[in-house]
Amino acid sequence: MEFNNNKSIFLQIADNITEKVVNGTFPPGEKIPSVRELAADLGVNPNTIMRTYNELQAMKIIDNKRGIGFFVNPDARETILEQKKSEFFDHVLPQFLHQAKLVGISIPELKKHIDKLN
Amino acid sequence: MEFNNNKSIFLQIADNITEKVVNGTFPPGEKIPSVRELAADLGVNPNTIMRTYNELQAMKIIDNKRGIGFFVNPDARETILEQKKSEFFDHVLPQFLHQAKLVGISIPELKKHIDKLN
Amino acid sequence: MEFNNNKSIFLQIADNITEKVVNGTFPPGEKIPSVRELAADLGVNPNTIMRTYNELQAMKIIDNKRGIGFFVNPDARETILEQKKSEFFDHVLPQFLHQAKLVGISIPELKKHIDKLN
Amino acid sequence: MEFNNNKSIFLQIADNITEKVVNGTFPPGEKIPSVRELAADLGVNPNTIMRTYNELQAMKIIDNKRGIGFFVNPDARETILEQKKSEFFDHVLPQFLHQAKLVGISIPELKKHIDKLN
DNA sequence: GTGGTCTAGACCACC
DNA sequence: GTGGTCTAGACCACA
Repeated sequence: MEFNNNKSIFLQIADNITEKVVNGTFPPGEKIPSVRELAADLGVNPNTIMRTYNELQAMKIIDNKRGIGFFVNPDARETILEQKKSEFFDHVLPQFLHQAKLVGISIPELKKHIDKLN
Repeated sequence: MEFNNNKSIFLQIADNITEKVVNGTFPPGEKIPSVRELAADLGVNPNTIMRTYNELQAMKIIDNKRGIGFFVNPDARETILEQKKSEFFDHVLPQFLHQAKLVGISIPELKKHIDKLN
Repeated sequence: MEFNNNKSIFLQIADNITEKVVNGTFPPGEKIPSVRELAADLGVNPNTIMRTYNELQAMKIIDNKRGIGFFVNPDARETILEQKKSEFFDHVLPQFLHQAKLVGISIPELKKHIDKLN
Repeated sequence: MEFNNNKSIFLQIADNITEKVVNGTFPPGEKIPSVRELAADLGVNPNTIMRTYNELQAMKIIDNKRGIGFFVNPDARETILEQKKSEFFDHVLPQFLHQAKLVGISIPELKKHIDKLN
């Protein structure tokens, strides 16, 4: 895994895990790698992984079983998609239209470009 | 003006100014507020405004007349639009479609939402 | 039995057993489940049960007959009640009233709530 | 400030701050000590304070102004009291009554003890 | 073995 | 000056 300098490592790892949850690499209920294991795997300090896992736990994407490890929350996939959906409609879409307008692209033009890219 | 904690203040102010240039609030050739004035206005440290102005100057959006102030570059509007346009098509649009897809929104649905917001 | 993540599992199991002793589910002198049996029952590591039993033994709530198993101490009920009583009056009650006060609940209100829950 | 070994330091510091918010030592909108400052004050590592502040920010008790510091959220007091109230009714009170019952204290007796301590 | 906390020290962007 | 992130390394309780 390669890291981008614009975003903190622990968040990039979190994104990577949520992606794996969404695409089924980490199925609901499954154990995810231990803190130390993943740290060694990614060549990163265990504290950084710990921070990632704390974040994901706060988002109810993973759960902790004491002394055993972290597990994908059964509802993780729904939680993630719902969260992304609301973000899309609340922020991404309006801001996208704002930018299109600023740049002087009309709605019909915009639709054409969308079709072209699909 | 309210600031978003996710982006540095000097960039948010820069965005605000470029937008005013594009929509005509700051016409080409016109003097823009002095560093100290704008700082007081926004309740922000003058250094922050200075950084904004330096950034805008590097982008050839404003020019500095020593001892007098900063002025909107005659070609600022074109410069900004060109830059924003290429950014829009190169990054914003593709990434927007990627997100829509991820969230499970079909193209027809997407178009409906776009119409609804206009 | 469901476990709370705020408290160590072996203590939660110990609480569960003392409660069963007090309410008569485990009468004095009776044999309690073997370590392996209870471990399987609760889906927990046998070491964890062992630790629970050690703890209870130290509190003189259960006794070990080597090679046979663990048995409820004849005086277990009294031991537990005495211990819980002093803890209740020394710590639980005062701290409970402190919290109620902090949250802004008056004594009469508090009594009403107590009645309501009974 | 002295630390108790039963609870993590960063949470004890967080409790200390919420207490100061509730009792008015840190009024709404006021700046709280900088990370380094408080760390030096308490003889604790800055990372530990950072963690405390992250926690409090997630609870909407403090806000961050970029490059300036952390400030008490205007609604912090209400947020804290509300949170404590719901915890009291959802967990503390029921569990308190459960313990009283287990120990064999009747409701009238309980009320007497409450009166005595006030 | 697992997570959880803490320290010491470094480096960075931003105000 | 402010917060924010990361590393290296240590120690602990718990399963």
